[in-house]
Amino acid sequence: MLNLERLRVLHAVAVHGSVAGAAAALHVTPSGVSQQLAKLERESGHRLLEPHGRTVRLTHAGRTLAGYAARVVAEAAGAESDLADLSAEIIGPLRLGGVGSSLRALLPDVLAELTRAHPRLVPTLVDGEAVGMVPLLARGDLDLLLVESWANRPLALPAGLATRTLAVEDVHLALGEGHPLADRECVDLGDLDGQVWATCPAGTEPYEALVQALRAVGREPEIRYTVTEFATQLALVARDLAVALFPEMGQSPAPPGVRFVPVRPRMRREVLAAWRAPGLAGRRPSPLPAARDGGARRLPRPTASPAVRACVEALSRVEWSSPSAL
Amino acid sequence: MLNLERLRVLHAVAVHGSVAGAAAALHVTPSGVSQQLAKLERESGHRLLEPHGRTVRLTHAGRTLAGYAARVVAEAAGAESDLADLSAEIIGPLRLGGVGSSLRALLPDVLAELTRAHPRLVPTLVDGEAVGMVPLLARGDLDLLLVESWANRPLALPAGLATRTLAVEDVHLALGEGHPLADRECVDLGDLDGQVWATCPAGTEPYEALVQALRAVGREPEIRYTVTEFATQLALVARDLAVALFPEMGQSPAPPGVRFVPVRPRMRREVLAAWRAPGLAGRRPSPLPAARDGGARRLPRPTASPAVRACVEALSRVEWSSPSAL
DNA sequence: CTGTACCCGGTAGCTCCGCTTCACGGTCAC
DNA sequence: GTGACCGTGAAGCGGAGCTACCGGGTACAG
Repeated sequence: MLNLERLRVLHAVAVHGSVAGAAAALHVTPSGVSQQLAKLERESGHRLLEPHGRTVRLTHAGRTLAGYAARVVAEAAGAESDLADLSAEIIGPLRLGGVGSSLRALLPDVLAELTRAHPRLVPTLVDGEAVGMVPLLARGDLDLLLVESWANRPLALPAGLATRTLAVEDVHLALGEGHPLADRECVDLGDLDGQVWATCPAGTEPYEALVQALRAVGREPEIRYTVTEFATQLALVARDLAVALFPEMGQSPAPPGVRFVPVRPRMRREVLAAWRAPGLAGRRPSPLPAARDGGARRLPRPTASPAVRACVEALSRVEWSSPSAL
Repeated sequence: MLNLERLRVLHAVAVHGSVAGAAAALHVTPSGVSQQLAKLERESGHRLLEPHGRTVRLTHAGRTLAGYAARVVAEAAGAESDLADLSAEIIGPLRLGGVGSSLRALLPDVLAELTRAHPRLVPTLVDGEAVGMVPLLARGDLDLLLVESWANRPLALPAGLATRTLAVEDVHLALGEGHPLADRECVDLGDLDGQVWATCPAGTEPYEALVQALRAVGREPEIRYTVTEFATQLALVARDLAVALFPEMGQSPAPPGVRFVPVRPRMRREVLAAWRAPGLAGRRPSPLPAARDGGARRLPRPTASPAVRACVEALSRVEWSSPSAL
């Protein structure tokens, strides 16, 4: 394995054109540089320098290696620059997770705005189901998670996570235009016996919320279609193959032939942002300071990263509050 | 300045997810890894790890830095890979120089072929005049140089350079179609008194070759137009503003209205590839071995790089020998 | 041609860095 | 509860890397 420090020495020689110049730049003696280069030659198995007058020049192998060295040094300089700005600037990786339809309605605009304002921010995104994503967030594999929580079945989050409500919206019943209930102003859930339902896969929040809402009025939904994509569900509804529950964020774009009707009792869905709250981490608030904070010269405990805070702020600013939710 | 070795430690922790795993991968004890990370935290000024159960996870600063570390390690691995293949494969930078029209006729095809066959070869190209480029080659700022040498004025190259002839071609006189000599089968240089000449800038090979060729028959050319681009010279010739000497490589594409006529005495031009010949370097073949070869454990003296040899071979294969030169 | 200044490479010696060993507190699983 | 595992810290040792110095060689001025 190559010694990375020695690559820095080689790069200095390539830049300054001489051992003496490199030594001056690195604040060491020429002898030290020469020794490092000799070792680099031995461990790389190639001559890197050849005498040229009273100075040296790089061989082909030396130039090849110096090219890598230049990139390594540039990476190191970039890292230092990022570290210097890390406390103040919005920088570095931001690992986002999303669940369900909240992704499409909220994230693209916010990510566009964030990356425009903070070019050194590197967001990544994974979507999935709440049951799988929440543990990822708690374990530290995600920085920020967008989840949905249905009012009749509030999402349970483990301790140590902070949340903010990004949107509250009504849930409507989607019907085909030819459906007998399509012209109602409002539909009672109790009137929905015998309907065929489409919803998201079993285990997801919309599925469980649908089942619980109907059981609350003494009905058991006949769920015949479970598909992840709202667009597919709407296509089924448009052909009168099923009815479905839709939060407002999922209603556009809708294909022709679909009607959305409020339901009674009123159903609401929230979209939440969740992240680890450093202050409350751990099962119990341990009375002793954590081990890594013991030493006097230790650095302070990390707080929520500026990147997470900035993203939550940007998401909050979107104000996707349903007009009918007022 | 960040310690590059410590970045490798951080990367190992990021990959293996624990101090113990990183320690095993690096073949050191967990304590050693922990100490290196603590130093990295101190010198970076940020917490990089935080406790998480009985293991650790990276903070935002840690992930940011680990991203750089991953790239640094990847560069180092790439460098090692290139070094391992350097003796056998065509790899690394190839700094080409070109003089005059030889560039356009020969290089593009050869470079396309070379980079297709050897994707890890990184050619660069600079063009200029022989008077400036030859010292660059001798000094080691170029690996390979394409130069032209006119038979009546052979190019003088310093010792230590090897050459290969890539093409030999006749030089013709370019005339406008309406020129009185345009219908001749052959033009005697001695008949060209009083002509207005276009050629390359003073000091270049074509300029000096023109002057010497005419002086050899007792004439002094009236050079009124000196422009670098052959296309511009041809445009002047096409409008009967001047006559010019053109090697065959410079004759296409020619604008309408230009005739090319052989000259007497016959003029020839060669295109040469020149590179440093390691065996003959230095002014005199020094009787003692060079200083850098002294040590017994020293590596062998570098020979011409495979990249240079491959490029010379590819250039030789082009076989741009003039049909009329046979 | 000669003297001088400079550059590179090698050697001896010293300093400091980094690793290992050992020990301890905390966490998780049985 | 208890044992296994993880991460961290202190002490000590070995080696890596630096400096100081010297010698060989080159470029440049006179």
